[in-house]
Parts: sequence; structure tokens; C-alpha cells
Amino acid sequence: MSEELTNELLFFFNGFSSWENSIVRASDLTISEAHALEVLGEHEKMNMKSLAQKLGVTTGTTTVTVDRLEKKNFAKRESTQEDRRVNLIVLTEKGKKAFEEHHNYHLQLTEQMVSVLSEDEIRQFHDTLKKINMETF
Amino acid sequence: MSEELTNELLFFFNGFSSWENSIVRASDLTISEAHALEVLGEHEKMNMKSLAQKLGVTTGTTTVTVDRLEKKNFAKRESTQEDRRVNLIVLTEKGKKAFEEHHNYHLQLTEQMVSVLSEDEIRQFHDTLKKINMETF
DNA sequence: TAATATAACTTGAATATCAAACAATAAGAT
DNA sequence: ATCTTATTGTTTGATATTCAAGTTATATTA
Repeated sequence: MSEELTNELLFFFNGFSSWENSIVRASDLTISEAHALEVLGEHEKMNMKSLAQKLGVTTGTTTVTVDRLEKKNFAKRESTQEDRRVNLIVLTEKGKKAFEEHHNYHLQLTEQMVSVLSEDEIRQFHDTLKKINMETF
Repeated sequence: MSEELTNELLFFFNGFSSWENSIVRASDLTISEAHALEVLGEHEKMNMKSLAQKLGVTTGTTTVTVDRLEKKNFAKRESTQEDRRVNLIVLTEKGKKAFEEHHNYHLQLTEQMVSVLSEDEIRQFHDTLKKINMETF
């Protein structure tokens, strides 16, 4: 029952991961830089702690990643008056452009995935994902 | 149009990755060992090259991973008459058990995901995934 | 003010990964 | 048959990824 669905799901995740890795390797970003960029692109300003949480890694790891993003000029740290311990990370123009480009690849993958589906199937698939995301993750 | 669906997909993949990582960290396997185990558990015997391909890494990387699996007694290399360059990797009893345990977690996650869906939705979801997997990955 | 908590960084160590070079073996060509 | 080329897997050297634990600076609470 669930066995077959599980295998399809694993194949799906696996396919996505491989695709993602090959996209990233073809860019001038490393994997963790790309992951950080994906998150930062969706948020105007973000402190280290919430970025770390979103990425599912420790703040120490995030420090290293943001160091590199900063060195490569994709992002920069901004301090804030309210709490002087906090660093807000913002994307530079270069960072925003890199995010857009990366995001476009995601859009293209989505288009390719749904190209085999009918309008109805797409809608249904979207609804199902929403439900699962709300409930499970 | 595709924008929203893309975001749900990214959230979905992200949720799965985080879940997978936390499961693995709670076990006595590393991430790459677990990935190799996932593949090896589905194949009786597998040579290094095809294992590397399935994992989406180089054979050099796979050598290291299999070395550790072997050292930890989860798998072993077997040589073959037909082609003496080839190493066939097989799981030990301990490896098979670890695979089963890991796979059970996947089954549980699937159950949890579909618990919000109707019978019809589950069938539809399954069909859609099959189509996408066939076409895209 | 003193004690405690929090945000981010640093350090040291283990893993993960790649590209390139290498060794052993197989397959194909002349 | 032997010479050349291709393939399988390992090794090497380098970089990247990550964590846990400890540190520093700043906030919050008692």
C-alpha cells in the first residue's frame, strides 16, 4: 500500500536532489551557498539565527556560509540599533541576480514536471502538496 | 502560475531533507552512509560505478563511503570472476537490518503525509508522481 | 547591580566531495 | 598475438560542510 508510494516519493526526492546538485555545480556557488541564497532571496532581511533554523544547521555553520557569501559579494551583514548582537543579512544586487537565476531554474523544472499533466491534475497536485506541507512539515 | 507550485515543491523538498537529516543524525550512520545504504538495500549486488551513479557522486567518493560501511560492518566487497576489476557491494546482515529500520521511517513518513488525504487523493497523488518520475527524472 | 539568557563567532575535529593521477584488467585493432 | 585504447576502482591533495563546545558582546530579568 504505502510501500509503492514511498518508493515513488524517494525516487522523486532523489531526482530533485541530483538535479539541484548539478544545477548548483554548474554555477559559481557551492551547495551551501546556494541553499542560503534560496532562503535569503525570499526574505528582505534575516538574522543569523533564523537563517540557520531555516537551513537546518547550526549558527556556527551559517557564520561560515555567510562569510563566504560576503566575500564573494553575494550578501552583506548589516547591524541594527534595536539589538546590537544581531546581524541582518541582505542580498547585494549580485546576490539578487544570482537568486533570480537560480529560481528560474526551479521554475523551469516545475514547468517540465507538470508538462505531462492535465490542468486538473496540476491543480490537484498543487492542492495535495499544500495539504501535506501544512500538515507534515 | 508555476510560481506558487514551485514554492510548494521547494517547501516539500526542504521539509523532506530536514526530516531525513534528523532521522539519520539520530542513527549511527552518517548522511552519505545512509544514502548508500538506501540504494544498496534495493539491490542484491552492485558494483562501485553504478552505486556512484545512483548516488550522483564520483567513484572516488563512493570508495570512501563503502570503505566506512565496510569498516562498520554494514557492507562488504565481493570480487567476481567475470571481470576482475569489479567489486560487488553487498549488505551484511547488520546492513540489511539498518536498511529495514531506515526504510520503516520512510514508510512512517509516507503514512503521515497521506493521513490528511482521501483515498482518491492518495491514488491521484501516486499516479501523478509516477508520471513525473517517468518523464522528468 | 548581579545573574542569566541570547546572538553570533571561533576553534578543533570529523565527513563529504571533487578532479586528476594511477593501477589493474578488459576489449578492440591491426 | 601484441599493441592500443577503454574501463573499473583506488589514491591523493585540496576544498567544503558540518557539529559541538567554548567565547564575546549585548540584552533581559531578578
